[in-house]
Amino acid sequence: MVNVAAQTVAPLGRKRRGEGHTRRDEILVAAKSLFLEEGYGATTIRKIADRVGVSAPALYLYFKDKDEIMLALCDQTFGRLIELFHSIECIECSPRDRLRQMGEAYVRFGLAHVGEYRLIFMEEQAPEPVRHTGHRGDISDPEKPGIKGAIAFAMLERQFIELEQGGAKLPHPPVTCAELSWMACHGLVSALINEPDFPWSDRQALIQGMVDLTVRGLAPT
Amino acid sequence: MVNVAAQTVAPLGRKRRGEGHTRRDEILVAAKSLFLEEGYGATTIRKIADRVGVSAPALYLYFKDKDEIMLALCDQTFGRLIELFHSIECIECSPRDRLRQMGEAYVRFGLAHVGEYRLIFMEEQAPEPVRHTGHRGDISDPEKPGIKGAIAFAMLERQFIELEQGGAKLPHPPVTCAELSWMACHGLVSALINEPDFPWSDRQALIQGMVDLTVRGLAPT
DNA sequence: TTGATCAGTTAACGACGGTAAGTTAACACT
DNA sequence: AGTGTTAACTTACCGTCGTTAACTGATCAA
Repeated sequence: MVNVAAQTVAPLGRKRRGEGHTRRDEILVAAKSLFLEEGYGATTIRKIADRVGVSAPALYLYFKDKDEIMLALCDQTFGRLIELFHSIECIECSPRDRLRQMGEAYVRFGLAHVGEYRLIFMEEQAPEPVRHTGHRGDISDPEKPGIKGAIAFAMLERQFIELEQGGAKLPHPPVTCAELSWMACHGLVSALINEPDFPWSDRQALIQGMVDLTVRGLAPT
Repeated sequence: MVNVAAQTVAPLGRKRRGEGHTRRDEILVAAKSLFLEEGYGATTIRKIADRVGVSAPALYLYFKDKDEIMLALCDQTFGRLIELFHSIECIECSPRDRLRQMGEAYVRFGLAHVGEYRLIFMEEQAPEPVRHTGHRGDISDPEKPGIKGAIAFAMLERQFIELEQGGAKLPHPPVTCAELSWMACHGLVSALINEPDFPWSDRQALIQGMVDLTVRGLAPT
């Protein structure tokens, strides 16, 4: 005997009318877990569909193509990074300390979400969230797909702006400082991700070293 | 009338006996040009074969699989980077100046060889040259496929060692300094490659800024 | 009860990396 | 000159990929 309640609760079987959006979420969960297990390239539409328990074409009822699935995952991840940055922005301390905390948070975030990080920042053919806007300042609609990356970057840049307004003498314009610090931390994260078996120096030392490098070099006292 | 000489000179048509290796080179040339034009993912065995003027399976006479073609291109490219580094090592100047030149050379090299750079450093599924050795020091056979990356890294590290031997006070062990400087420059290159349409600051300023950042921060006077 | 429509399905397309088996051209040797 | 060997290459095919077209069945308002 099957559980009758399964028709309304379990993710198996056909959705009731008007509940298709819950299938969409199931697809995202399945796609994300496959990423973390097998990486981007090995995650196929058919595997995602299998895990959800539907046929492959069913995914196209909820997403235009494979990239749109990825883009939705990117936005989820960026959303969490934005929350993280926001919590740091709210801390009562100097912009320099906030910068330090943001740098460390960024690196640890990347290393804690390898699948998503690779998806967003390291994949040639992946949808590239920031690029979609065409110009950096277009963050008017925070829910527009692909916009959250630009928002996170702007939060980093703001720290340099505040530093400059506080009288600090930056070696470059704030936006350039933000780019350089982001790039340096990104280099650390992507290297550790791409070559996990390489005998790197102590990971903690590398993180501290990179944050020190950028803060001392870009936000001098 | 066809030119009779074409039978022995032109790359078209079947190779003479014993001249198959020239076909191998033609395949590498075609594969490389397709990379630069279309990127890694879009370069297929069939496209390479078309450009060479043979059928797709013919490539498997010279390479075990697609990855082996890529690995051969990696080594070609690393070979040129090693030459570049070697020429800098021979310059009569301070280790700090050599470090600066190596950093700038590395970035410009990456930006000038986008296809190969992505292939070597930014592809999940690509053969990863450094990883093959298992440990950093195994550079005993410079012609072993996949070893050249480790050699180039060792050349960078050597500058920090010389600096320390010259009495400089490094913020980390030389190997850690080498890793951090490489990672920072890699972050710059990979960001510019992955987001070519993003409105970055002036490229020249970013390069100089990143090299300054690493040299001042990791090789202090 | 009907009919519209949502939520799926099956079947198929063209392209992919790769393999098996057959064919043709070039050379060594008698 | 003729012949056998084999390097060099082709055709045909396999299973899988992302994606589309066309169809089916469940659900719910009227």
